[in-house]
Amino acid sequence: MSVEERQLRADAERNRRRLLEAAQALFRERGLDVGVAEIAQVAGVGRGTLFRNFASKEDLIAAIVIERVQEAVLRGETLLAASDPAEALFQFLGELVGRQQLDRALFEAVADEWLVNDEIRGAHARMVGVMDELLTRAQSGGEVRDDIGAMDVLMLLKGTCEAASAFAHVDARIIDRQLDLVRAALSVPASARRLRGRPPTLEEIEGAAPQTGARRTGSAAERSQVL
Amino acid sequence: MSVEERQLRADAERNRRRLLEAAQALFRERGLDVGVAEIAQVAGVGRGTLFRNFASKEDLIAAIVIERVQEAVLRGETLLAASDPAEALFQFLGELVGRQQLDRALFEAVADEWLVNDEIRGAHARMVGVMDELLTRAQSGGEVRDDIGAMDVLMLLKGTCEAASAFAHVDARIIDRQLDLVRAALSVPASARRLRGRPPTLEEIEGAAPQTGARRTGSAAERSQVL
DNA sequence: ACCTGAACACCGTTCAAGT
DNA sequence: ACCTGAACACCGTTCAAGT
Repeated sequence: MSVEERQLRADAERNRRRLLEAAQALFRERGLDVGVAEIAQVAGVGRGTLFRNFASKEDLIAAIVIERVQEAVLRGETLLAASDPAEALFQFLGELVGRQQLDRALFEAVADEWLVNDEIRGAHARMVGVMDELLTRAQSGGEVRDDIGAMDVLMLLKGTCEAASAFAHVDARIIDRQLDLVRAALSVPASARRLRGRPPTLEEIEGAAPQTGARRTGSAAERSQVL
Repeated sequence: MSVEERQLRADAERNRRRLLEAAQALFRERGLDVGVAEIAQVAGVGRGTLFRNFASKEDLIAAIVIERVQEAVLRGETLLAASDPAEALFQFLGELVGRQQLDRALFEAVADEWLVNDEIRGAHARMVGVMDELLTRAQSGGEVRDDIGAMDVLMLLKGTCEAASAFAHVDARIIDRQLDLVRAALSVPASARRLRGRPPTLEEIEGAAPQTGARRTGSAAERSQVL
């Protein structure tokens, strides 16, 4: 009886994982506008099962985001043991940009006002906590200016993520350049060094814009921004 | 006859402006999820009239965004005549953040992948063009490092906009601080100066997060972000 | 020419019926 | 307990009828 019960729960748990993985793959491919019907279909369950496991489509998205943020926290904890504290910090920041790129649609959803909950905030707080530890170590090492905090870094990194979204498919080195700029902003004035590469031109941006007329796929790779 | 024709067109034009203004006000108040039905109602026209003037809700949003960006371009052209080129540049950047805050929902919509068209790209290109002129003047003045371009600046500014969205209602000075950080990144290494204020703490962020349980209004002021 | 609102299409969510 | 898909609700968009 209790065995049957556990088996049923195992089934439910399997459905939950299937839904998470189907949603994840579909969101990466085509952005957040894939419908719940398709997610359920790819996961091989009925629509209702999706809503039994996740109260809403937002909740499904939130569950995936929390998994991703938690992975970043673990990575940060590993880097806390690295020998060069400044390198560890900037390694972490670089990887963070990479993670944001991989699941861009998801993180955009969370940045929008319509998706915030306590679990996400908790995961986010842990991530900022690890970043703050990495930052403090780097500041103790003397290479990073001591009048900044983890939130300053986080905000700067936002710009890097935007750069990555806009240009990564034109020239991936633009991300390194932007990370250099962040590093220049964070370094103690005396140690500032010149940036790698050259500034992207407006033509490169416009050229990289999605082609007009063609049916828009809604791919996360096709983005632009006004500001 | 042609007079009648012009009068009818004048009516149509008036409806168009009413729709733009109604949409603008509603979007500022409650974000982009206000329905077209309500916009049409507030504008005092039928739903169909909205779609006669704008091919879609996206087009309506785009039309407002273009007006806003064009205003920024005009402001930039005025600042090109200022006496202190570095001050003019950073004044422009600060105001740009302010504009983004005022119509945050609109610009977020454009940053999302689902709203891009040639007109917006054109307006954006003009804005980057003016920024580039301001930057070049500041670089000639010697205060701004010469290995960066307008796009670098734009990307850094993204982070400032995020900071403003997250913290402006807690402590507006955080925006000045973030602008200082941008200025530090852009200044020639020797002239870098210490930032104003202090880093925001994690507690301030969490405390500023939307209250749980309360019905979310969808207000643009209630935001958080994971990265 | 332009305006209107009923009707349609689409998609997130619910729930009665099934196992 | 859990699963399912038909039915519902909501909102962007269309279009036949009106002026």
